Amino acid sequence: MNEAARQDAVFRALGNPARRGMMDMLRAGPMTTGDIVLAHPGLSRFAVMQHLGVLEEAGLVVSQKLGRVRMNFLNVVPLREAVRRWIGAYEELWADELLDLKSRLETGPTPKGPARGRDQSRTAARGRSRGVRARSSSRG
Amino acid sequence: MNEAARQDAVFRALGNPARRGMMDMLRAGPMTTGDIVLAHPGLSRFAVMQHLGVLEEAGLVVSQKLGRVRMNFLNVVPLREAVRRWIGAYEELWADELLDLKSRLETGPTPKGPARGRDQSRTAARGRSRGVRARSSSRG
DNA sequence: CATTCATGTGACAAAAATATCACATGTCCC
DNA sequence: GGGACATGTGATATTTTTGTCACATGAATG
Repeated sequence: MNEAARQDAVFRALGNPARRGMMDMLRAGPMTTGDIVLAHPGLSRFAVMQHLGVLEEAGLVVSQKLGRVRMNFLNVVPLREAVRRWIGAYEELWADELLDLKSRLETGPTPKGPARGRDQSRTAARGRSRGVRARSSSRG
Repeated sequence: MNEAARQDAVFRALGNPARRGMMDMLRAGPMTTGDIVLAHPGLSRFAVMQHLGVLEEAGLVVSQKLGRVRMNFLNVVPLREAVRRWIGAYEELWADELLDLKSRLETGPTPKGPARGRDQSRTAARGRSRGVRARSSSRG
């Protein structure tokens, strides 16, 4: 599995709340599949196993058969890689952007002629805003 | 939307590669919906709009109707919050664990009696391993 | 003003994800 | 050795997600 596919698998795996919950549990220490099943009374054991399979396919969980039980270990490396290679790309944005963003928030976006080209759009990037209820204004 | 629901929405939104790609594009600057549609020749405009809807529902994108176009802005705040509240919980794990992990990797896990209880399992947590092909050993 | 452009929406279709189960294998323990 | 225990697997069902489209509204432009 190459890096792009691995990263895709990681993000897909993280997209399900039950799987995130299992990773949370495994963060505290390895667990047998049966223990994880017991900890999820809302899911059948088959569903749990399937979710663990997804996590394992993504490399986020490593398992080892020990007698008749299977022990599941959390593997934080792919998670770290995914965070670093993708989410980390946004870190330079929010380091100083949020400070700048706060001041721009009050003035609102500058919508003059934004459709005239990409360069102009980049100027309008200063209007990137968290609090502006943009959609409500379009419906108002 | 409360924090848990927001976080769930963020991770679900990130689970689709097309949506991650759109966020990547918006990182460089705001784009009209039409521009995003053109940048995704493999998707219909309806699909693009639907994906943007998911991103907007998760708070990762903020849009503003400007005349007959809609301008989409990246909003990094929910992403940062999700990373910090969830993924950040793993940072203390991989800071020193990886150094420790490297030395443990050669000795392999210590599978003696891991099913006897959670305390024992915590001991076996030392065997948490990235490189061990645990599944292949169970089939061998 | 008429036409073009850009997007919106509800309905529907297809694909993917999630969940369940009958039957099965292998290990543990009394 | 037999029964209990733990998990595995292929098949199937259900739900959710992703994708498409006919029809529509509103803004821009010549």
